[in-house]
Amino acid sequence: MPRRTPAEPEPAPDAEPDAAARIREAALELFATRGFHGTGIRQLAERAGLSSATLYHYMGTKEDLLVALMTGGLDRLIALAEAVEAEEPDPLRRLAALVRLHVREHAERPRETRVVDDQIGVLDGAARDAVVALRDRYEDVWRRALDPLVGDPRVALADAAAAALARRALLEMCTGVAHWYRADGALRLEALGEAHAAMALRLVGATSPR
Amino acid sequence: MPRRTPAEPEPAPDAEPDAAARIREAALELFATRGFHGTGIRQLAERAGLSSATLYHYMGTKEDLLVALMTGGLDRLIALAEAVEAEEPDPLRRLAALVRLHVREHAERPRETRVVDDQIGVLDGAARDAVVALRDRYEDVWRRALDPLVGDPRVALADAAAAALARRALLEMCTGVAHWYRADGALRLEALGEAHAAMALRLVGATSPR
DNA sequence: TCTAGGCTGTCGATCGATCGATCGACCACG
DNA sequence: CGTGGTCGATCGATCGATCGACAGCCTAGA
Repeated sequence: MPRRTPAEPEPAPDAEPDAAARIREAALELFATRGFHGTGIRQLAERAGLSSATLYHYMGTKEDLLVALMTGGLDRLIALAEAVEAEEPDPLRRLAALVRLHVREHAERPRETRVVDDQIGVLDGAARDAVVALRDRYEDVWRRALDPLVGDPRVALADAAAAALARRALLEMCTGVAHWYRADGALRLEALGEAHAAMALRLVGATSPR
Repeated sequence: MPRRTPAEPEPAPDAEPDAAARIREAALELFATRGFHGTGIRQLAERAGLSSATLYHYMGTKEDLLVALMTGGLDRLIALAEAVEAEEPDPLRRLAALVRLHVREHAERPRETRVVDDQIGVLDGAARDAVVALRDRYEDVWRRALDPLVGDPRVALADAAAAALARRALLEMCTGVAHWYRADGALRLEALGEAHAAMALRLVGATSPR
């Protein structure tokens, strides 16, 4: 039986997760695979081990639950990206670090990222605006890495349009990792990130490997 | 007023499209924006200018309609890709041509490609198998362009794993065009394809522009 | 220490709305 | 007078969401 420090406020790592966490887990799994509209309240409840009525003790509407998952995922991504930005002043090296980060997150947490990337269309009004604003804030970090590279002799980005094109291409290419990467495959996670960083640098025309 | 050749069998370009075409158009628009489960039969009927009952005179089930859209889109893509393959023997030039083709199709027909790319998850059983088989057949064309490039001194693809990684990266990057490209933007379609071909060649490490 | 009262969490039952799909009737046209 | 196309009405099922009931537990006051 596991010993627990009396002063330990966090739950034991092997403890049964509480209802809120189970709901989150179920929604992540089902929204990512079946989609928001393809997932029913009762299906969600069964997966979480609760009745559909109990679900509503923890969440607002089904849409509120989706928005919470999306904002949570994007908040995490933004925090990580802004941390990279803060500690890597050189735009080219920062770009490579952002690629590694984006690839790692999409490979390790495909459900979170797929919900964010694929289910924005089901939102509208203020909820959609809020999520889109977060996504824009994340992409702004990429902009602040790519835009200063325009005219940099180390790369081949002729103008702002080329930088915008490269930004979209890189984001889509790295986001796509969530569509096909399987953790049980032969490719290790770190190698995946390095390979994508190398492809990204070549894509923007970087000559030296460094 | 446009003159029409009397022997012309195709419908006049400005004629009212028939019901089947209107259904197809409505389904394309709604499935691409709202998703399959987010689109109701009545919504579909209203968009097509019909009653929901009349819909069933033309289609089988709602799922049959989706499968028809998907197979139609994939058949077109496969035919175009195999035509490129037939007339371009050099793998590197063929890869560039495939990139141009994929980008053009995703920019010009974002609804078709988005339905194919995003809605596979709602299918299961035989229908899913059939669509996945078509998608695999399309990607096989890409495999047959990239795999022979392994070890080719013109590019930097060390082994089969690198080729597979590049294939996925390129497909995702070019597919993503359907997510953001707008025909009314400043970027012309041909320039878009050329830019992506250039990025693709750099991504695989091609040195010469030719 | 005992107990009354109020939270917290859970559920079965059920609400009105909408879902995908079907039916028989009707209409225009050949 | 049959056939292809269209529709209103309606089917049973399922949808998202709500309700009242109640069990367990914590705490305050006797």
